[in-house]
Amino acid sequence: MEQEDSCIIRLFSNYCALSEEDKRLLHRLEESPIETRAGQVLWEECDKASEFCTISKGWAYSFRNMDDGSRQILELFMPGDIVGMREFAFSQRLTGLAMIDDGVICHFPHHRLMDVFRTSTTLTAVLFAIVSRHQALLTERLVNLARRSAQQRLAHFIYEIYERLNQTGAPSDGHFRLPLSQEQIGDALGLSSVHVSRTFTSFRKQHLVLRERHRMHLPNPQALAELADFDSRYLNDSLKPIFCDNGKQERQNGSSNVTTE
Amino acid sequence: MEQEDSCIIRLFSNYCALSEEDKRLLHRLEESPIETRAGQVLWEECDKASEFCTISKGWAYSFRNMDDGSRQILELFMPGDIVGMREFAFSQRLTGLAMIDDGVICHFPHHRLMDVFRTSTTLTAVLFAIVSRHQALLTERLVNLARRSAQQRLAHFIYEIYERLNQTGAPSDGHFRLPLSQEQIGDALGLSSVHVSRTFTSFRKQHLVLRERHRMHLPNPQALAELADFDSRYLNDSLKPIFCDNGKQERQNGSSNVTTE
DNA sequence: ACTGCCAAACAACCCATGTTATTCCTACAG
DNA sequence: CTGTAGGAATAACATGGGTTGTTTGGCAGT
Repeated sequence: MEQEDSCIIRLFSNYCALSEEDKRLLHRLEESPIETRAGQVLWEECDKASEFCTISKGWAYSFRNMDDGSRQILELFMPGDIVGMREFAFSQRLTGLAMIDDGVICHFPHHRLMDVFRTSTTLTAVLFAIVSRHQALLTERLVNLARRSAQQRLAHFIYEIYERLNQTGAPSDGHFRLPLSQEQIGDALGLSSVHVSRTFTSFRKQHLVLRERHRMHLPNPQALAELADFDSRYLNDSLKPIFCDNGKQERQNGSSNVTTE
Repeated sequence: MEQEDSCIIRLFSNYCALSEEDKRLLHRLEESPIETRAGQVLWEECDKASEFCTISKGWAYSFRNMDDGSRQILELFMPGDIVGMREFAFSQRLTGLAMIDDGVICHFPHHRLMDVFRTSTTLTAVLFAIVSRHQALLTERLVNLARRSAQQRLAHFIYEIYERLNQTGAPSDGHFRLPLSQEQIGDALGLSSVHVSRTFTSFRKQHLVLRERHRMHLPNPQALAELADFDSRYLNDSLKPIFCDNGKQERQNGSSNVTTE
């Protein structure tokens, strides 16, 4: 029970009770933290990929630069997220990674994951669950981009962030910080920044979203979710620790009574 | 060296040399094959999710029905693919699954995967690599939908299938079968079937794609790839068995000399 | 206080794609 | 041989969102 502040450990504990041994393994993924500055690019597409990293502090996003000069933002990462799984099977990065805020990140090499596989079935399963959930997020984003109008896309984007923040325990009565420019939001939603602005204006008139600089306020989150056709199953249903019941054979240290959810 | 015809074993062997024990484990994922008919829906959104399945024969696709009546096709599965990973952490299906062709599929429960985690680090790593590659496919599809014109989307879609088929060893001098209707293609690309038709017509005039019923012919695959801004790294770079060098501690059976690729 | 910079708002115009409807073709059942 | 149904091609029209350019307002550095 060393530094219980680790967000990775908190994240993993959501899925499953962890033994002390497991926690020690997880701590090894957070060695050598590095301070980063807002806007800093941690890696670019095509860079050599032999590491993951965990985000301890700050937000980040992954992106692809298109040859027509535009850019697609693929995922938003928040503290506790593990970044770079996509390239586990690859030798090059497929997407860039950049910091939004100042923050702190920790690198660890791919082979460190092999240690985890070898040592803890529980952690392996949780990792799988995390990747699975991550894929669910991506899928939802894909549907969002392919099938919905600009209003719905933006509503969905905002509401997803709102939900994710709520899940990590922030109180938030509809208020939160969204440290993205309209251009970045457009890059995430496949829209021009002009149209993002238009859409925000429209939301303001409808009293759905009030935005001032980076402060967001949702007077009526429910209505926003409906507009976006938001189905939160892909966010909320994911904390079922079914699989841990099967993996309890390796419980070597007694104190695994952290109730999950 | 039982039935060496198993497509799962072939798939896994692409990533890493497998011990006999590993192969035996994999075979257990292909027990109880079930014959399926073209068009058959194997599961719907919201169904209970406690199984994966592997596709032994035929093509399948996953989809989401939107409340406006439209439908988004998310992924195409071909023989050897494992389906349903997305819901490992969930209790419900997030997407439906339907067969395109007649085919054969095999179900196995989530907890069978725990056996794999417990028993074979190699297979665990390969599974991770497969999921990672799968995520790369999804990411690319996302970029495709968000940022490209209808022509580019269709070109990308066709060329991706062409490449995937080539990788599984079909000879294919630009000819292949694509058993999808224009409406299904539209559902996959976020386009109306009418516009898919328009775009095919345009491709025909440009001598880029000749389509007759379900037979496709690409007179100039290179040109198509360029139009689509196709970067094949996300398909081809994925067979680097780096991680196996670290996992060789469990090699209990001598005959692991299946050369990878 | 002055200057310069950048995010954001707004307007005018344009084009890619959606929508609807009609016709044609082929497969298939009787 | 005929009737029917689904896939595909094509045309006419509608519209959401992109593009470009201008204006505004806040903030940082001097």
